[in-house]
Amino acid sequence: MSDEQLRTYAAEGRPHVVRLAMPVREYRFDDVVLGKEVVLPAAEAQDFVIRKTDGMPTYHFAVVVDDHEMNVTHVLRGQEHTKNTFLHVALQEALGYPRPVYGHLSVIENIEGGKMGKRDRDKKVRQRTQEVMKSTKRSADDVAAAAGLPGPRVAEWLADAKKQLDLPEQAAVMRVIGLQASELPEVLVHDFRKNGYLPESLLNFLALLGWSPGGDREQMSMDDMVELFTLDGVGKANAKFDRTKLASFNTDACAKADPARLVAAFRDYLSVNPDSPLWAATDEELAKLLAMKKGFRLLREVDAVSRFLFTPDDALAYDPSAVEKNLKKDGGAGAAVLREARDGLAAIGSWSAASCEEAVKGYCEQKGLALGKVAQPIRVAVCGSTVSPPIFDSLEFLGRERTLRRIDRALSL
RNA sequence: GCCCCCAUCGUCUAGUGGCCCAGGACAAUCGGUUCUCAGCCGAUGAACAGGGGUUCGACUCCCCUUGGGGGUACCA
Repeated sequence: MSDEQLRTYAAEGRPHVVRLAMPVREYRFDDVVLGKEVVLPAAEAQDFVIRKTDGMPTYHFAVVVDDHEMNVTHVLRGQEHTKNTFLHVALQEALGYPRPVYGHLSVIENIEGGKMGKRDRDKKVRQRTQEVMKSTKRSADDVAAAAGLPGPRVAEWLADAKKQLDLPEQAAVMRVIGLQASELPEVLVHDFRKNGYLPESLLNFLALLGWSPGGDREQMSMDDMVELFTLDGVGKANAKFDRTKLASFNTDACAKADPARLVAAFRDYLSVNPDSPLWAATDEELAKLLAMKKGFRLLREVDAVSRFLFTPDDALAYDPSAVEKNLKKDGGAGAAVLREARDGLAAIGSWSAASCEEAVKGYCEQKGLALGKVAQPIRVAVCGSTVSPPIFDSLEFLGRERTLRRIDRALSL
C-alpha cells in the first residue's frame, strides 16, 4: 500500500486494525515442561493483529505488556498456547522486553477423556432425561410440556448431543426429571464449593494432575507443595479428572481437620447454600453435627443428613417406604416396639446420648431384641428416614420433648 | 487436510539402562467391624499400546505403526 493510499484511507476514517510486522525468520524457545526447544519455521511466521478495529488490544499484545509490567519471570500455561508463544516472543523482541521462562502444561480432561466443561453438566441432564423417559414411558413432548418449554426445542436437544440447553431451560428440565443440582458434575470452583469440598483438598488433588513430588507422597498442604514443587516433576501427558478420588481426598482432609477449621468450612459451605435450614445453627451446633457425622465425604452430606434436626416437629416429612418397612409391616410390629421404647425414653432421668443408649439397650435386653430392631423404628420416627447420624447422638441433640413429640406423631401415622 | 505434543494398572501416578516377573493412592472384588448411611480394618485381582532396532542388559535410549490430545481467530 502506498503512502498516499494510507493518507487517503486515514482521512476517510476507514476502520482498521494494527498488526505487528513479524520479522520473517525462524523462532524458537525452550519449553521447561517439554524439556526441549520448540521451533516455528520461518515459513509460518505471519503478521498478526495487536489492536482490534474497536481499538482494544488483542490478548497477545496485552499479556506480553502486562506480564512485563508485572515482572513475570515464568509463564506456565496450557499447551493450547504453545503456538501463541512464538507471537509473544516476537512481540517481546520488538518491544525490547526480556523473555520469561516458558512451559506448556498438559490439559485436564473429563473422565471420559473429553474436554472438561459446562457441556458435561448438560450431558448429565440429557442422560438422566432419557433414562426417566424410558422408565416412565414419557415422550420428549411430555417432558417439554411439564417443563414449560417448546416441544421441538427439547426434542432437538435430546437428539443432538451438540445442542445445549441454556441455564433456565436446564433448571426446568431438571425439575421435571427430579435431578438435583448437586448431582451434576462439578466444573467451576463454585460448584465444588457448593457441594462441600474443602479448598485444600481440591488444591491438593488438582496439584497432582500433571505433577508429582516423586515417590509415594500424595497428601500435602499448601506449604508442603510450595516446598516440594519442581518443574521437572511436571508431567507431559494429559490427565483425567476423577471426582471419586477427589472425594476420597476430601474425606481424608475432613477427618484430619481440627474442629474449628471444619466449622469455618461448613459456614462457608452454608454461605453458598442459603436454602439449608442449618443456617439457623450456632457454631457449637455445627461442631456437634460435624462430630456426629464424622467420616463424611462432603459437607453436603452433613447438611443433608442433619436437616431433620432443624425442621419443626410437625413439618417433618416421613419417607413412606421407611414408615411401611419399619413401623407398619407385620401388623405394626415396629410401631409396637416403638411404643414400648418410648416409655423407656420418657422415664429417663437426665437426657443424654449415654442415658438414651442405656434405656434403649436395657429395653432390648429385656425383650431379647437386637439393637437394630429398636433403633430403626426410633430413627424413622424421629428423622423420617432410615438414614441419620448415630441415633443416640441425634436424640440428645433433639432433646426429650421433641423426641417424644416426634415419636407420638409417628405412632399416629 | 496441515503443524505440534503425548503414551506405565479402570483413574492419578512412582520409575531417568540392571534395585522392577514394576511401587503407592483412588476405584473394583471379597471378607470383617457397626443402630442406619458413611467411615474404618484386612485380603485379592489389575499396567510398561504394538513392532523393529541400540545394548551384556531395556518401562527407561532411537525409529515406525497405532491411539489420544492440542493448534490452525480482529477469543482469551
